[in-house]
Amino acid sequence: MKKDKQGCDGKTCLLCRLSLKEWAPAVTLHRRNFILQKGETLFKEGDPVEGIYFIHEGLMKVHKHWGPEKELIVRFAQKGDIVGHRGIGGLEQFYPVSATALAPVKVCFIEMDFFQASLKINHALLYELMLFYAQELQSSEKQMRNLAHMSVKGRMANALLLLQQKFGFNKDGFIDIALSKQDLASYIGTTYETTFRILNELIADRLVAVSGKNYTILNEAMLLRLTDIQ
Amino acid sequence: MKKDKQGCDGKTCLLCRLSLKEWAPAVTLHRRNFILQKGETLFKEGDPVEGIYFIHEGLMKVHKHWGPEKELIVRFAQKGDIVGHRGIGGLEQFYPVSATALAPVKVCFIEMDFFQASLKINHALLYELMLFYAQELQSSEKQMRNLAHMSVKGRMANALLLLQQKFGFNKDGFIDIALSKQDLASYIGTTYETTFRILNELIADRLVAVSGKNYTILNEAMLLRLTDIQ
DNA sequence: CGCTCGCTTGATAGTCATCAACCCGCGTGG
DNA sequence: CCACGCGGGTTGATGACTATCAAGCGAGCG
Repeated sequence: MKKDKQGCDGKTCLLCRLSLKEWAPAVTLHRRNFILQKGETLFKEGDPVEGIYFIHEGLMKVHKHWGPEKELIVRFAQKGDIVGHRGIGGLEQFYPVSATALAPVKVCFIEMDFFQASLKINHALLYELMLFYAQELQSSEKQMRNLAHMSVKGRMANALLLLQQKFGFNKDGFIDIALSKQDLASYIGTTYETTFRILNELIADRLVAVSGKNYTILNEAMLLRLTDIQ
Repeated sequence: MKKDKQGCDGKTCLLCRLSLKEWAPAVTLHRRNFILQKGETLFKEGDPVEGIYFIHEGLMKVHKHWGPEKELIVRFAQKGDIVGHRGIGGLEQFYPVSATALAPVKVCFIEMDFFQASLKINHALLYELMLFYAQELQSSEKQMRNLAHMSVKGRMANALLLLQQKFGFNKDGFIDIALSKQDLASYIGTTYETTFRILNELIADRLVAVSGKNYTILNEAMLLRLTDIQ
């Protein structure tokens, strides 16, 4: 994790956008900018909470571990997204998740004390954060139900649709996120091998196409049907 | 759903506790108090959002459906808890979950417009709500991981421990919540029959005891070990 | 040339959902 | 009073799904 000399553009992240004018110099003081390489971790599950991060560039996964080998990717975070907000409010001061870069990342870091102080003062910021939590909670609970009741194939269909919605397309028409099969598996909540097999079925049925770490949806309607009740 | 003449005690619910003094008369105007019988539903998944509810008394389940027969209980709500807050912030104005009374319930209802207006004005209220969301999100994501990676036995052990923590004990030493096996199954995210079998295993191993709809933990340490990584 | 590593495939076993049967107590009607 | 049927609780049998293990394959590299 290196320092980023260039720093924040003042437009991307929530804190900068919603920062009070008179508060801005203080923000500048308390902010630290970092660059992460692919694979580097911003914080790990169980680490003591130090602050909150705003992503300016790149892609991260937010994941929970289960033993040394297994994990569940809870969410992907890209430009403009918040990471580390799960550290707020819990009685324990430990991150309940890890955050790892999937592509080179630029983040700005705000000490938790200062951020909390901002929240106390900046009503608009607090309101936005509350809304953000509300949305996160909705998608999290939807995902819970899917994990409980949906088959792997359904969850994979769902995952691909969500990824397309969140990341859109790159110039080749693929979903604009490069994702290893292992990470896809962790996002779906299954194993590498199962992911592989089910993905092959979807390819055989001409519902999706895959090229390396890139995915594209060929038949959205059929994929959507896979996410229906059996 | 009948009207409740008695109404709110002004101490239990978040809104009353944190209400600004000058705002209190307005709260009284916009509040409606209701009584629900066991089995009655406060709102259903997909209903248009009308407002937010605070529970004064009783017990509710908050659940997501999957087809006509299956559901996942996302959370239990009791005295002092909020229900319907998932309606905030989503772009759609529909409840993403249902809320059903498991025991006779007294709630107070606040129109969403008025509640949102309160949030805009009442900073302490907004902050508490944000913290509440943050905690909900943490437990929700933990539950996600458990659903993805933990066995039914582990999830059942976890569920019983959580219930004990949340509801404490009644005078007979049982966990102070009466829960049908079907509801327990829906909370764990499995079927009725499986719940039954696994529960019997736990009973045979002298880890828990069951009497009708009541449960008690006999060997907390062993139960805790079941929630560990395999 | 041989090695390793990641990708791919096959075989197997464990977990769990599903369906069906059974038991038993209770209410009901003969 | 008894036979009957009904429904909820319980158990058994089966099969689907999926994790796991292990082996094969091929490309890149020392």
